[in-house]
Parts: sequence; structure tokens; C-alpha cells
Amino acid sequence: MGRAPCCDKANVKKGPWSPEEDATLKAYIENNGTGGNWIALPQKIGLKRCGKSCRLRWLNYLRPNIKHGGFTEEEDNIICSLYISIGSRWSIIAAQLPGRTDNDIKNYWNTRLKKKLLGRRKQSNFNAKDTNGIEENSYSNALSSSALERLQLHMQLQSLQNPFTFYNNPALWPKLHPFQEKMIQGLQSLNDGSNPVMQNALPSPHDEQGQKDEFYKPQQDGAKINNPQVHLLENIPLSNSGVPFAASGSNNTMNSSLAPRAEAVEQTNNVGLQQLGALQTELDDILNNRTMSYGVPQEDHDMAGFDCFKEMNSSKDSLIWWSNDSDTKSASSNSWDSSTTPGLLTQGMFQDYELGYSL
DNA sequence: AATATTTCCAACCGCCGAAGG
DNA sequence: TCCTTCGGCGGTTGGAAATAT
Repeated sequence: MGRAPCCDKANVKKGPWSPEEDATLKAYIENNGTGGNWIALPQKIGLKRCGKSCRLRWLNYLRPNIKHGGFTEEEDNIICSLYISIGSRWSIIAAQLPGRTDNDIKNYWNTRLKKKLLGRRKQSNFNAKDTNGIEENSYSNALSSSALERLQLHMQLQSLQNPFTFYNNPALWPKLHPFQEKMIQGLQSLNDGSNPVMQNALPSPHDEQGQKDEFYKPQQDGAKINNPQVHLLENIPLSNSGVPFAASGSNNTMNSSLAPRAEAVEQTNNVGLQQLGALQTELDDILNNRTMSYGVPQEDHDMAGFDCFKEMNSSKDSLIWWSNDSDTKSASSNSWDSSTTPGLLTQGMFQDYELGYSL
């Protein structure tokens, strides 16, 4: 038996909103607020609309200070960088772009930005030559593929299991309230070093195949990132100013599970961060119409396509563009301490990428 | 000018987690 | 602990508008 519908489907109007409906909804919310119950709201104000529909209409269209269209290049960069980093978490991305809604950004990405990237990459590939001026052969072409393909691969990895993402990169985390920071530190100091987060997130020799299977399985309808870290972070609000933060308040109570997450990052996360940095550099090139060469020396051809790996160490600074300088530097300096990175981890990630390309 | 195709985006759908009883 | 309700989210769709043939 299915779930009960949120409203009486037979008696609700669907489709585009009329100006009268807009005016009714807007006037009511501006005067009275939502009343804390979207489901009941349409009945209160005499609208034959589903409460969810009212909510969406308000959030995506009627709410004050909403911007539509006219995305700037800076916004493009932010969207792309965040998309690489965290995937299709449109609400989080929208939180970084004042006046933009998640729906708008999602539409923009799906209809324009993705094509923009793809189009430029195709052109770039077409003209690609290696460093000796020799045309790439088909093998090399196929192997190096496009930045977008890597992007997609990277995103799939991240969305399913890659721990080296926004969520595990302290440099990218929202700033915490001092009290929350203190709490994390306290909890960290109590932690004995076992790392449940990473145990969950990283493929182990025993479940490696399972991880790969999961990775290559298309996302099912409604599939979401069922990673507790993700949901934890979602509870930390992001500012509209472009700088993430965690405001104080009852909704922002620090969950103690953040402690192992933080520790996990401290201990292990630099490889994925480096990949991300390289991808972002590449992305920046695309967005800024810079010419790129994807010719890759054929030595070690298994990894030849992944020039992002070769660019490691060259672009880490690009990762921190939205963070405050001082905080980011301290955080990233920790995360770049490769001495703590398990070799197995690096190998496993490379293997995942390789496999993806060989399919 | 007519028709076909593509692009764009508002809105819907269904799932999930949180909250509360 | 279980169940229900609600808010929120991301994926998808329908159809209007724009563009190509």
C-alpha cells in the first residue's frame, strides 16, 4: 500500500499559477508568514493548490529578492566548482548564490552549463595535440576522454562513496560557530582513533567489488546520497553571502557525529582533494575558454588519461576560493599532509577511475 | 509560411529524514 | 519503537517559446 497523498489530488489545481493565485499567496505570506504548515495553508487562504505546490511557488518565484536568468561567469564558476565537489546538491549550491533557487540552478545546469562545458570540451578535443605537436591517436583520445567525462565519473564516485568530497574536506566546510568548533575538538580528543566514517566510506579489500558494482550501477529513481555525513552537513546552514557559516540557534545544534567526520578528514583525505583541485583547474580553463591539450605521454598508459593526477600539487589553492583565507589555510594545510594518507586508499581510487574508463 | 525540432523552465512527483505523538 | 505527518530535496516532465528546415 502506498503512502497517503499529501493532499486531495482530485480537488487541487495543477499547472501554471495565475496572477491572482500568486497575489493571494504572496499577500498572505507577507502578512502572516507560512504559519508553519504548508499543507494547511492553501485551505486557509482559499487556494485550490497542494501545499507543496504553494511552498514551491513561494520559494522559487514569489519570495522577495529572487533572481532569474542572467547567470554571471562568477556564478557559473561557483556552480561548476560546487557541482564537482558535491554533486547535484542544488540546495547547498543555491545557498552560495544569493537570490538563486535550487530549481533555477538545477535548470541552468541541466540546460546550459553542462552543454557549455561539453561543447567546449568537444572543440578542445578536436584540436588536441600532444606536446610534440603530433595528433593524438584514437586510443589516446578515447583514453583521455573529456574533462566532462571525468567530471561525470568523479561525480558518480563522489555521490556514491567517495569520502574525499566537500563533506570531508575541512577546507570546504562551512565555518562553525566557535562553540561548535570547541565541541568538535573536545569530542576528537576523546576519540581513540578508530574511524567509523572512513570505514564506511572507503572500499576495503573485502568489499572492493561491491563498491565497484555500486559505483557503476545507475542511480535509481529518487536515489540520494545516503551518507550520514552528508545529512549532518546539511544541518549546518550556509550563508547567502557566499561564505559558508554555521549560525547559532536551535536548528544548528552540533551533532556529535561530526567529530569522527572531522577526524577522518584530518587523517586521510588529501588524494581526493588533489584530484578535485586538478578537476577544478581544468574546469576553470574550460569556463574561461582557455586552450587545453589533452595529449598525454603514452608511458604508463593505464593512467595516461588522468592528467588530473599529473596536475596534482599545482592547483590546490583553487579549492579554497570560497573560504576565508586564514581558516582555509590552516584547514587545508592539514588536509595536504600526505604523510598520513594510506597507500591502499590511493591505489583503490586509481583503480576505480581506471575501471570506469575501461568500460 | 508551415512544420519539425530543440531549448528552456515552471511545476510535479516521489522519496527521504526529522519531528512528534 | 513504531507510525504518521510534514518539509525538503533532486529527478523528471509537459508544454510554451525559439530556432531550424
